[in-house]
Amino acid sequence: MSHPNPKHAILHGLNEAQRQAVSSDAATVAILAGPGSGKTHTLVSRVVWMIDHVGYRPEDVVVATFTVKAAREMKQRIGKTLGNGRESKIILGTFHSIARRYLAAYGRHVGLNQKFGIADEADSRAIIDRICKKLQLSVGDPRAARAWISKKKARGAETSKSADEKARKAPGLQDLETCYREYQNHLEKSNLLDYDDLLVRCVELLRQLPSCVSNIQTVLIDEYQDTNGVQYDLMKLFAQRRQRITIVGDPDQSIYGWRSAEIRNLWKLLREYRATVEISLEENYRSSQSILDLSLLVIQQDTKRYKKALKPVHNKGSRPVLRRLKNASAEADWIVSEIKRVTMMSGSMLTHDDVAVLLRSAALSRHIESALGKAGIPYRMVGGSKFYDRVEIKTIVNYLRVIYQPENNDALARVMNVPQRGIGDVTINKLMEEAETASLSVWAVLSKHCRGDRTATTKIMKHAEQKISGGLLRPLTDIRKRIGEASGPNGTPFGLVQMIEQLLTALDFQNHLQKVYADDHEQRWANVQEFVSLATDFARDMDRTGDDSLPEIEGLEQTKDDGVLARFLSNVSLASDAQTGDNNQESTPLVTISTIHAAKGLEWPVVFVPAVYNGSIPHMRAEDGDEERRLLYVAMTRAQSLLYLSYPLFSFNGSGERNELSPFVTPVSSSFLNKGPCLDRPVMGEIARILRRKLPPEDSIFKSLPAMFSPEDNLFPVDPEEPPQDAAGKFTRGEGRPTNDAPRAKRPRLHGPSSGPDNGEEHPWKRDYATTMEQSSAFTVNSLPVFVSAAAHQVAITAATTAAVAVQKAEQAKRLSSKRLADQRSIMWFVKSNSSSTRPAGSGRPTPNITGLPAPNRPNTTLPTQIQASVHRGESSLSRPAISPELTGHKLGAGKLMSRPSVPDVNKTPKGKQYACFSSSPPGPSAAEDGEEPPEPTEPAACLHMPTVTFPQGVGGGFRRPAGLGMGRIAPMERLRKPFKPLTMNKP
DNA sequence: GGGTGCAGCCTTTTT
DNA sequence: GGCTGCACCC
Repeated sequence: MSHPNPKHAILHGLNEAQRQAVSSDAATVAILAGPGSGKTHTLVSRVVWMIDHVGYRPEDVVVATFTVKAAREMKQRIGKTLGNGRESKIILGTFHSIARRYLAAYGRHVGLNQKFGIADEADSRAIIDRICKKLQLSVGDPRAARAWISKKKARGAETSKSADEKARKAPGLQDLETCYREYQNHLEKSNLLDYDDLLVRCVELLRQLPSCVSNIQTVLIDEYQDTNGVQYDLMKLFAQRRQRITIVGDPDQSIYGWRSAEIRNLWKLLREYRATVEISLEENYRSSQSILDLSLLVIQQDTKRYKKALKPVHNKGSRPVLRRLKNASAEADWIVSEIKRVTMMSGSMLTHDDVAVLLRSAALSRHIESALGKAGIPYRMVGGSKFYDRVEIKTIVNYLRVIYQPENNDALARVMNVPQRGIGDVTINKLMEEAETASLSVWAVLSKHCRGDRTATTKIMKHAEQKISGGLLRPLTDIRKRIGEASGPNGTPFGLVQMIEQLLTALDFQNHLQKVYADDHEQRWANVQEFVSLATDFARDMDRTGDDSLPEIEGLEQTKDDGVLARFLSNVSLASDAQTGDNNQESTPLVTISTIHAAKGLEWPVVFVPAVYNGSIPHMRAEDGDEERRLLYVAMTRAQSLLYLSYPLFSFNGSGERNELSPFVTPVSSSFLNKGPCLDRPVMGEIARILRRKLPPEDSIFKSLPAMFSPEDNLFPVDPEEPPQDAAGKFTRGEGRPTNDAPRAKRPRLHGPSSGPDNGEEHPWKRDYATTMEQSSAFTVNSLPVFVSAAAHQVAITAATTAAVAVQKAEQAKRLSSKRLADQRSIMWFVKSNSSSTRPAGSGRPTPNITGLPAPNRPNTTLPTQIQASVHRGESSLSRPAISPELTGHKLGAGKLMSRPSVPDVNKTPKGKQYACFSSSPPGPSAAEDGEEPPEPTEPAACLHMPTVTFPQGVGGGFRRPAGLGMGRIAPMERLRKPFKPLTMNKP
């Protein structure tokens, strides 16, 4: 077997599995990467490997991501490793932006007007809105109609029958289809593509003109679990010439189902590319063991899930917190108090930059923003309301769109009366209708009318007409003229920024803002200026890197002159948010507030997940409960060392309705602390180790603590339902501050012990620093010496406990470890046997022909043999039945959901016994030594040769023992010596 | 008839 | 905080 030379620079510092993933010469590689396993790092390294080692030209490599942020980070990191600015030649971006580039360059080959614009969600909704109103369609909510249309487009080539059936049952189908037709019609007339069209039309292009991607050597897809049908088709088409694909993904982090993401795409890939090598990255370099344990307990509630291991590399750390607060504003105040406590007690080892508050929905940020504001803690909000969504910015963008595309009626309609020109909605709508019946654009109707060429049937008042003519038509025409002139040979190009500035002057925009937004016009004008500076950056970057151009392909002509305006506009439409990169120069540390969706792929030392109540997560309107659970899992696994969940007991609005704890948390609530951990020296020490930072000396921390500072999380009652006085009476011995002493009284945990662990594995939990406040009374500013000794004492206790537990666990692990081989499965197997149950109602029934497979290949509960031949080589698993239900929750000391394993051992002992955990990675050189022949490729790869290295044990690994308990304890130092640097937080 | 201003509604997640 | 519906004014 070939073993890449580990001395190759790019492989340095990778663990074994990562190294395999990076250097595999298989044509298709599927990397299953749990949270914090170095996914991005691996993908980045593989790209660099492909270019530097294999020798592909950067411009022949496609890297697709899902978010702009991910694309940006990827580019940056590849650039850092690759050097020479070569990364800018890679075709790298979101699916949408890559599609746009191809359409801009070659779209005319599929009959696309080269000057197309992009309709964002608001545009689409407005169009659908109007159509529904005009035709009196009964589609209910226009949003729903939009979603329906989007889903229809996103499905891609292989229409699954069940989806079709479901769609057919949708109420008002007739009307929906009419709406769809009309909508598409309208887009075409306005020369607009919506987000889905970008992908759909690009698929069309690559099918009809395969030569435009004939140069592509290899395609890499990040966050593969989020691909939808069209994106899958796109991926295949990009790779159509040489069939080399690398995907990275984690089914557990699939949180875009609502955007038609198809987990089954994983299965599709493995089926269509038989020689695919699966590699699992299981070591988690991010989070403390406690955080991983709990996260796994949450995700494992999904019994249909493909089970993966998550092996902690770090020490146990302090237990995550589940806090109940009275209401949302108390919750926000508590978060602020914890942020203060954590930063203070760490002696500024942790700053505001290290803290994130992750929300199910952006609307939840209100209380938190105001609490942070009150406390004077600076923050940034990611996701939610975007910069480009601000009215004043939208107005300018719409003006630019009209300049670019006069036929864009929707954009024109929105600016026609801004600043006020005496034209109201009614008139505007009439103009739209008139334009449509006359087959003219609104722009044409207006300009003809003003010139006197054609009188509009819509009545336009005289003063309005003047304003339209002089304040709208003329200035925009002027700007357009200047753009035209500049592209002539003699003129210097009319820059984007000049264009915007001329526009602002012509509109007297600042004055307009002052008039309309009396109280906050300054802020709004500042936003406009920010917009100008963004445009400046954009223009400069475009000059510098000549971004976006696709490689020349012989015999194919590209359309080259999509000017700076076109690119800027598409950038605005496709960017989830403005890149406020430049004004972020190492300035004040900021707390991050973000939606969970927007936080994917990122990490922070301290993470708060507020509002974990039923209705928020899972969200009231969510259709897929499993996806909501995965969302919580994603949120939890962002945390490196401190994780806080919380929820308000009473909802704020209205009559104090009671919130229930999220059902995802309820079963495991007893595993949480019920208030913030004591942040004493040992706890802080562990945090420092996980983060690889240096903890300031104790006395310097203490010196910086303000007077009256409370070192405990005791400002809010642990049980908000009991008035503090009561609590004092019940739980304290008459001291002034009740909550401070509550834990000492060994008060029962929040949810009682009933749901607790059911066997002797319980004690490691108890031994945590937890709520035991032995040293709490001493932990004040005046009694520093006591604190020190208490801390030292704690260290001793902890060390002893840890050692004892480690031995015990290692033994346990040894006893159980032989089972793993028996039950592991390749993901291929998993997806096949489970695809029937991916639909909530469908479990148990035979799958209704997924994607039209020939019958013999249909998923079945017995293992189809050819899968084994192609991907997975564990013979032993062939003869075994599917994972028995008892095994799936193979977790000791877990909640009720799990039960003890009861399957007999298998005679095979894993080779890598030194890894006393139930996982196979890194499999090491023993991989191919199990005596089985490598599988014959059922489909010759278009290149190279069969992979010489696979992961016979690993291959996704079937069910795995949960990471948390029973892990063989590698001594902490040993763990820390593990290669690979943890990911660092991405600062947008 | 049409434009403007105010009160009360709902608010998932993203390209 | 944004959008719709409604009442009031030009």
